[in-house]
Amino acid sequence: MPELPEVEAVCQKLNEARIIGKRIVSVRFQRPGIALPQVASEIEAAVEGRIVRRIERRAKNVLLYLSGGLVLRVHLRMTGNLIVVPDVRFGPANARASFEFSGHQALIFEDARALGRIHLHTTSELRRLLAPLGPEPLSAEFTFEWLREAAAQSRKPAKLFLMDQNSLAGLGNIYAAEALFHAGVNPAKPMNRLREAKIQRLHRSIVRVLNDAVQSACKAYSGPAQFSEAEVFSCFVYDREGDPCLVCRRKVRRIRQGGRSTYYCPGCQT
DNA sequence: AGTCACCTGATT
DNA sequence: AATCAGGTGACT
Repeated sequence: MPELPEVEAVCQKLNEARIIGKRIVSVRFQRPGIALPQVASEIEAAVEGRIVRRIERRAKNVLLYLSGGLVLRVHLRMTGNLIVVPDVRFGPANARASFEFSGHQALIFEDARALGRIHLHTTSELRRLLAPLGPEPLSAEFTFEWLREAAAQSRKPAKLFLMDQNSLAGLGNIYAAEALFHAGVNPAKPMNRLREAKIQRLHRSIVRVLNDAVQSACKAYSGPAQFSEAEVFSCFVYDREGDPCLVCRRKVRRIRQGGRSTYYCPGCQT
């Protein structure tokens, strides 16, 4: 379930798996199509023998920096995941690509729907590719002042603005809807018609929702679940069509925006 | 701005 | 059988 918080949790999990400094001895794309428009066999050949230097997230991309100035860019799309397994021969059924270290340990890209993508770039290509992305909402760059300026220049409906990776990077359908709910912003409202006070609330809601969700996602991913239900991120509007708003009891509505479902409370979001 | 295509699995 | 799904890119 990969929006920014889940991708962040995957990256943290990989960093805890201590694969930094290891050499990738063998690469296999069980599903070559996930490299398109690149050629899977060429990625296999180019990556073999390289060392994993660094793992980072940018927007919803997982970036694996390798020795020799190359970077694997993994996009999980809807159902992708990256895991480290002790033995590549016992990987999951959904394995779409495997990066094997010495001793059979491996980094596995698993993806039920196979919509995810893995590409290989030079660092300069990567810079060019990521350049259009908006700021990271959990970085110092994302200030109220920045959001006020960006909002003034966009007539997009608020929900579509939040989901546009080139406006702000990392929000998806769930957390965009949740942030709008907590800010009391109607998802259809054009950004440039929001009052300053709403932009202030929206800015704070985005940061709070994402921070909470990162916390939950990291806990959910880490080991046997010894966390309480209360710690798990729970949605106020997403996937709650027809149910009473947890604040005002009016029925949560579902509308369609940009081909996707948007959930919101008509009482709280004006 | 909207629609479709990419895939598979879960749900109605 | 039909519809839905947390994403994105390529169309119109």
